[in-house]
Amino acid sequence: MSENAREAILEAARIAAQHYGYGGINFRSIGETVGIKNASIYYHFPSKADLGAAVAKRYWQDAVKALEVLREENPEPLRSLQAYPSLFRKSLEDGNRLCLSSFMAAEYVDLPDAVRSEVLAFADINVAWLMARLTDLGAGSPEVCERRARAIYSAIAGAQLIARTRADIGLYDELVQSYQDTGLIPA
Amino acid sequence: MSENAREAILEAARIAAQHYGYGGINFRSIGETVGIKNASIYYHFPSKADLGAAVAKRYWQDAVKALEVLREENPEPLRSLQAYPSLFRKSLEDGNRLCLSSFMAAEYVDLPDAVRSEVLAFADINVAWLMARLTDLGAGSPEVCERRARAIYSAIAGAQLIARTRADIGLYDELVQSYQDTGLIPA
DNA sequence: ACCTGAACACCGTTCAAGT
DNA sequence: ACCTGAACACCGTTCAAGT
Repeated sequence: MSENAREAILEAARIAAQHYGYGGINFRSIGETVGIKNASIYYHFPSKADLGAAVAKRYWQDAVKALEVLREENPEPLRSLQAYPSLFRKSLEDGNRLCLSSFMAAEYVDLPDAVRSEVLAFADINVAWLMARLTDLGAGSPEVCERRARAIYSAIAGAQLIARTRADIGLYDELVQSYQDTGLIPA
Repeated sequence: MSENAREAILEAARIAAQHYGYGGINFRSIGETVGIKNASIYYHFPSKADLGAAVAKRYWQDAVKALEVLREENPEPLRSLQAYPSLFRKSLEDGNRLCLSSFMAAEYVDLPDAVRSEVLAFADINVAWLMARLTDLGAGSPEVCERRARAIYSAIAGAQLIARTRADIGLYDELVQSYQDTGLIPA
């Protein structure tokens, strides 16, 4: 039961964070969902900051796995790069949600340090993955590939942010298509 | 005095919102800044939603003026498009702040309707301006120019978001440069 | 017309106390 | 080991009351 309560708290916090950001993590409603009192959460997580950091950490660890799968399914570097935006599309499909990291990037100044470093880790692993694919593609020197990887990542994050405000997945697809048409994303 | 109090509230709320988002608008600390009790704010604004909407509305109205100035200073369409990212750079320069609209785009689901429509208005006026410049440049049909305008806007918003999490203006400049190198932003 | 004090239900957090 | 009740200082909001 003890490990289950911890997991249940983490899961409830993840859902809240993905819908409302770090500020949306509410100890009393999490307690209700899990079936314990809000004070009991402090037995499992010493503070909201720790709970938030645990959520963000698991989030980027899951992203690492998803990126590995994406690469295995698309061994061709060009195809894997073309498939990359589909990862961020999923959040929009699933309840018009924002990538947790973009969410927390917006809340950045308010964020406890422990949460902040996990948010940065998410960006890091995405850029590293994109850089590796671009290198496989022979897109240039390590410096060139890293610059390009960062540009793709930030443009995709922006597309997701803007498309969400219109609750319009079609807009996201259009933006990604434009990125490909103009050559930002190799096509 | 009455009009001054309203203005002072609006100004204090703007600063709070630009630093911490809509959620960062705090009636008690605004009251302290202005020199009145928090309950008195309700005499000027019927709710936090109305205050937030007023802040967001003024924000995009100011953006309209800034875009007009940018165009007057850069009558050449290509040059005005190249100068466009400097507007979003200013927020980063000035206290590593995020464009208010991106901030509120992240908080989107939590936002009262009145605030939401002002956030959308900001994106609209930016896209309209970009589209007009692209049209002046002869970048293609209205549809093509609008698509491209949206892509530029979302990519810039993303660059600002990502650069802010590193508190690194150099990263913003690098991202913008990449957008220009790859051809997303005409150069 | 403009402001205040006191109250409301809500938050994260603490802590002594229960089993 | 795990959970609870009660309290704390904080929030937006309301409202009767002041000038």
